Amino acid sequence: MREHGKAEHANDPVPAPKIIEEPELDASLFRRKLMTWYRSHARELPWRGVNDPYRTWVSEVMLQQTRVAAVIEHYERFLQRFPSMLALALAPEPEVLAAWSGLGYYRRARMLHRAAKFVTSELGGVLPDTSTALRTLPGIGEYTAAAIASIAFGESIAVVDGNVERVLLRLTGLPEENSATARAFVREQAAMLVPRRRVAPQHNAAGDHNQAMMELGATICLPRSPLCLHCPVYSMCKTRGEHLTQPRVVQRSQPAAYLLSLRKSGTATEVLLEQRDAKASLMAGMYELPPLPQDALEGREPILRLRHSITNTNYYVQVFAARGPQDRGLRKAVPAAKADLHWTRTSKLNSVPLTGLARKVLQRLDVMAVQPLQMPDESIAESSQARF
DNA sequence: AACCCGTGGAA
DNA sequence: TTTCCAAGGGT
Repeated sequence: MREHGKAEHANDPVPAPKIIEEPELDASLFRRKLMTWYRSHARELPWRGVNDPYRTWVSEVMLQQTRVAAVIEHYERFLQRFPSMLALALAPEPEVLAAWSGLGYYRRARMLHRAAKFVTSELGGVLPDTSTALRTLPGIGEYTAAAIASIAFGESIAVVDGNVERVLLRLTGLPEENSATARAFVREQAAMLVPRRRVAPQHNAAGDHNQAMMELGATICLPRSPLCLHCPVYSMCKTRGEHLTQPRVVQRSQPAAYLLSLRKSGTATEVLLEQRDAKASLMAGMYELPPLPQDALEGREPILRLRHSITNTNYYVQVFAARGPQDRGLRKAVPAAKADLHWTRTSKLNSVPLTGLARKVLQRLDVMAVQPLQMPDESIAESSQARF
């Protein structure tokens, strides 16, 4: 079970799950209320109403543990770069990672790529159309299989993500609990609510219902301060927005420092990057600015400070510039092996698998242009030449 | 089953 | 400043 909830309840004892003796949810009434609300309140999202299962798949993988706003920033650009299953399958992995840069959980991109290659070579390039078959592909777990099967293919199967779980726990009054039985209960409730079959061939009831459940959790039944007065199923809800939650992991803070070193190569500008170890657990093989030890920083002023969070750690990052050939001090302080350091043309940074932090720093310092989304009519987007 | 994997907006 | 946690999956 994902962790989310209310701090004020974090230390309360979690009572044992009680057997539900109360009358069950009226599934039919619930569905009607939910869908009436959804039809007038659904957000317009780039992956809504698409007919291409490949696109649905990409959106669902991007959305795993990732906010809608973050996905919106990458979805269209990723699909412009890899418009089809085949295009993705034929691409080199670093290109895929480069397009994924900033989204995090880079294993998702690697698995998506691997699955695309498998579907292309073994399944004739056709994505399986059942949740059971989808489930066997790398990067497609229980949630994603059900999401693609219901949304893209109309299969009657319920999704259970963090939103659906929270909605159902509040609706039924079951406390958040990290146990197989609690999870099974939630899955049961979700399955009970999903429409059994298509009303009409064109109308995807299960897919719409699943998206409506998630939409309700994402926009009304919020983790903190739920908007119960706007909830379409308020009258059917046991808790009206309160439910016990599990304690959270404590956050940590840590300083970090990186080197920005630029040089000219003819008319081009190059930036010094370091490739992370291929066996690193975190962002293996990706590129970042060379990290600097804290003791190399005395008496120097950073050209940029920012916060960067990774899992449970807030990094307070400082970036230091090596200005010109005379400043060898900082360069000498880089502990990396020479083999891991690479002078990279700033004009090519968009196809380098940068870590999210490296990308953020390089863009903020105008070393790397923020690539504009190419519009259908536009002949050629402005070149991404850096200003240095 | 418990743990690991990224990120950043919002409060 | 620190905390919270998002359309999870793999091991």
